[in-house]
Amino acid sequence: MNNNHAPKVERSTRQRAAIREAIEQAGRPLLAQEVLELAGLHVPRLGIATVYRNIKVMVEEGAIKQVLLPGENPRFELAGHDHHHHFQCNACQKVFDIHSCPSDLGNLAPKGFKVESHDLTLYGRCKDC
Amino acid sequence: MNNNHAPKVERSTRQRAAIREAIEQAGRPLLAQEVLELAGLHVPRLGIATVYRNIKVMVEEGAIKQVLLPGENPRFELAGHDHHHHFQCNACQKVFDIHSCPSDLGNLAPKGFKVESHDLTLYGRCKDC
DNA sequence: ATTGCTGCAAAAAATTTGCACGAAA
DNA sequence: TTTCGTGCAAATTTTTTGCAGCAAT
Repeated sequence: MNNNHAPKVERSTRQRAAIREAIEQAGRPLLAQEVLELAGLHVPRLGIATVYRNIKVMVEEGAIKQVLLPGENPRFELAGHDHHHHFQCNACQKVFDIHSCPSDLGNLAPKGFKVESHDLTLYGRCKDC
Repeated sequence: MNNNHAPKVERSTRQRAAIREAIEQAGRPLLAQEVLELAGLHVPRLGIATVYRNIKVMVEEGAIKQVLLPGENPRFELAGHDHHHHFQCNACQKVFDIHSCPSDLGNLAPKGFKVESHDLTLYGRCKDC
């Protein structure tokens, strides 16, 4: 018998390219809404559902990474950066990467708790505000 | 003329008491849904809208504090704890307070960025999992 | 010619709000 | 009795899903 389930091949569409480029060129994590606005400049009638569907595929591929900040909707940035954290400006709300990391976090938790990972967000004024 | 706008007085209702007690007795930050379930044990037909409305009032009074973790719905805990952080268990998803804090975070941000505050979440196994 | 991809609208999930009635003061 | 608080349902907001037609292969 032939179990040749053709491995699903991705097609290259204008919307997919525009969405990828928006995220690539932003240089900072973008909200789905921001991706729509930026990619929409190049693809009239681009729908938010298409943005979400493509973002999901790109996350699964490992091309982009979801950036979750406390109380914020998810943002998305290019993967490939190594372990890092984020800074959110209290004035413009934009989020920037921080490429350093405090080290001694494993011993902050009480006895019996095992720390496996961590997540740090800094807040303040970005260099433009 | 008399500008005596009577300062709005809060009434004490069964639902308000039950909601306050649920949060007081939990000992850890609770989701709105968890507050509903716990307080609902003492107040049949308690509605989720009442939970949200009372939570909002209690936050404005300063009685409780909103706890926001990345990618999670808001939780609520008693105020009065001083600056602290949180630990979320990767197994049971529950959130616990961490009463220690790394110090040297002010200099992690790039030049031109001023750090005013921070938010840290640790992940791992809680002592029961 | 297939069949994945898209736009649009409807569905979900979490939270907020409008309204009429019940209850605290 | 006055008016705040509650329950219920409808509205919002963000994200997901169903579906018919378009387009990439």
